[in-house]
Amino acid sequence: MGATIRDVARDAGVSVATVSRLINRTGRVRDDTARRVQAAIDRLGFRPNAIGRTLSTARTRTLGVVIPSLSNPVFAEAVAGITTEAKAQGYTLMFTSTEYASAEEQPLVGALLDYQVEGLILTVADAADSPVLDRLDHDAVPYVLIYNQPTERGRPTVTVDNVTAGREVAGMLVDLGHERLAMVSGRLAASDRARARRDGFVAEATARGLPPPRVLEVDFVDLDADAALAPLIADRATAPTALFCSNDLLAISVIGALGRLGLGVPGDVSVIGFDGIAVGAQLHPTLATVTQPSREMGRVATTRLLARLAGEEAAAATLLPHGLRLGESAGPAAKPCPAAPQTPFHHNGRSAS
Amino acid sequence: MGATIRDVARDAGVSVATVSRLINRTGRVRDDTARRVQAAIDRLGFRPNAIGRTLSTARTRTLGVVIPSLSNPVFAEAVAGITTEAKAQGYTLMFTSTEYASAEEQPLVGALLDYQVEGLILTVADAADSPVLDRLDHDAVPYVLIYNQPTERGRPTVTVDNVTAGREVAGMLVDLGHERLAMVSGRLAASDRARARRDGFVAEATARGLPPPRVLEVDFVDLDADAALAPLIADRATAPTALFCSNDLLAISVIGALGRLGLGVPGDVSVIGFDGIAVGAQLHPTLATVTQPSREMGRVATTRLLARLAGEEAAAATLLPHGLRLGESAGPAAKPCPAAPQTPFHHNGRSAS
DNA sequence: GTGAAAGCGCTAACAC
DNA sequence: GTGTTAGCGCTTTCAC
Repeated sequence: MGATIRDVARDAGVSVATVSRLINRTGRVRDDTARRVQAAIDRLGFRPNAIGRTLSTARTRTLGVVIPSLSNPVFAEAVAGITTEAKAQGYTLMFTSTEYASAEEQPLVGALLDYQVEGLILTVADAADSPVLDRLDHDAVPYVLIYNQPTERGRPTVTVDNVTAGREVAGMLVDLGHERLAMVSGRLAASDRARARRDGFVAEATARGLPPPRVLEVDFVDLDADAALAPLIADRATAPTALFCSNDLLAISVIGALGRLGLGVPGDVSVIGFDGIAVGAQLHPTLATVTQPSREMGRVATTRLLARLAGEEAAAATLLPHGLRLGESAGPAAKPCPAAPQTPFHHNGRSAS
Repeated sequence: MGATIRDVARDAGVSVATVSRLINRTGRVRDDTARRVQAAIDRLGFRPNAIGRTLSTARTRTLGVVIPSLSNPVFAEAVAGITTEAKAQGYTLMFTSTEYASAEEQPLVGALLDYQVEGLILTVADAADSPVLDRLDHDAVPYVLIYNQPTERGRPTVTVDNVTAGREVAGMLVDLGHERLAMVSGRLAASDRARARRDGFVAEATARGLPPPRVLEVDFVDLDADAALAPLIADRATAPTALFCSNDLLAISVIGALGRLGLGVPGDVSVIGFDGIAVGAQLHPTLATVTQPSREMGRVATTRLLARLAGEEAAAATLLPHGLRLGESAGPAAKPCPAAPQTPFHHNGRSAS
């Protein structure tokens, strides 16, 4: 299809080395030679073949990205941030997704490595117990995680403080007068961050003197929310009055299911999600949620990875600030204290971690 | 980092040709030789370098993807479909986005071509007038568009029938008793599909005897919907009773703005979007919209591109069926005929195109 | 069935 | 300043 560096050299009557020097600005080229070469380049529409270049430089200037799914806006937004930053730094992305099948992580990463990506940005099921990360560590392949929990082994990750955020959610709900809390989560085995959110949530609830909240684990992909929730709320007298969902997409499904099951939100039950996807603010009731700076997380992860490639050392975990967005889907508990309306609740959600 | 084919050959005491034959299943290798080579491969953890392979085969098995933005779920969903299908066919994706800057299309595509992607899937601002597509055509680079309008030059695209869909929206609103229609669209110059939707909408409205609907063009990125809409609805007596928005994200913004401006949806004004992003069904009121099979569009585009790479010819445009989802955000016109409530409206939206 | 060697497009010594 | 040449990791004739 395209012309090669040899074609250009021939056309300009110089050697390939001169052409190479010109296009890479490595080494001096006389002015009139440069003009002749440039003319040949333009005439032939020559663009250097990045593959050929890679083979001799051993540098691809590509990054690999592996996330669970682009259908979840929280990941799409992070990838948007990665894209922006990578582009700005002259890197190109190779992208793929596991569709929440953690067994896919290994082969997909392998495929990207075959293409010699210089580093990877990924979200895995469980950063602390991950064959694919073991292999990356072993092979000294640079990578940065996003969303994943910090690990004892100090794996590099860019995320928010999920435990503290979970605690804040529980605290907020207790402050609103709720006494029967529960959590609805995707498969905990497939999400270290969901576990962290639960841990914080349960810890704070019990610290506030409540019994340990029930945790309902559901299959996030192809979820029948109605069927999953029915048992939880069967007995209205003991049903939770507040539900913490491990992510916004799940929270939205839950609110829909509750409606179909005859429960109003937040009238009968408060619901709060996690992620802060943009659309949550447009729902009615607006979705109460813990916000993560997803786009920024993608940007920062890219910056960190590139710094790493440049030889810089960096801390294991970069914790970005989360926020608590008190949407209409979470409100005061109705039953317990009808005579004591809460004062307007203010919480900026800035954790101190 | 990794072992090369030469390392394997040396370790197994054979030539690189034999190793190559084994890993590619091209040519026969004696059983015991194969075992020895396989053992060496396993011992060294050898994985063929795709870059080296590319250089000699002139095939990368990579596809390039360029879309406006991953922040818009309609594109994220399409890319999810592309990812799935490409993966299934053994192709890897190189991804980038323009963030709605059409001037970026050319350089970004150029960067992907430098990496020798075998073909491209993209959404451009205007398929009929596109420097980047001119160049791809000229260089005979295989590509398939998604979302873009079919062109006279027969550029390959996978989309829905935007004109017919636009007509159906107008027809539906007229059937609901609306007489003052308007459209709110992103920059028409930056979206051939928005123009098509408008054309159908305006044509049908006038065909039904209405004056040509006003078309309000807004800046989709960083939009101040309140300010943009205020003039349109300043005079309640002449303000439109139904608003067709060129995409769902815009429709959601518009509904929010209308609320802040004191207009209820659909009580005071009906709003209908375009795209069918998943979250629309969760809004309150649920979003009336024209649905596109985005994920499927991504899948089909990938299939078509791969067929093209395999040498198959194909029709220029693949039109996938759209649907009309009559959400709560669009309802009967309140004012004109208070005495003639519409019968429940049924419309399956399957166009006959 | 196996090996030797050329070559894919480029960069980087190394000469001149 | 410029040219020659040896690779980078792989596939693929062509011999044997």
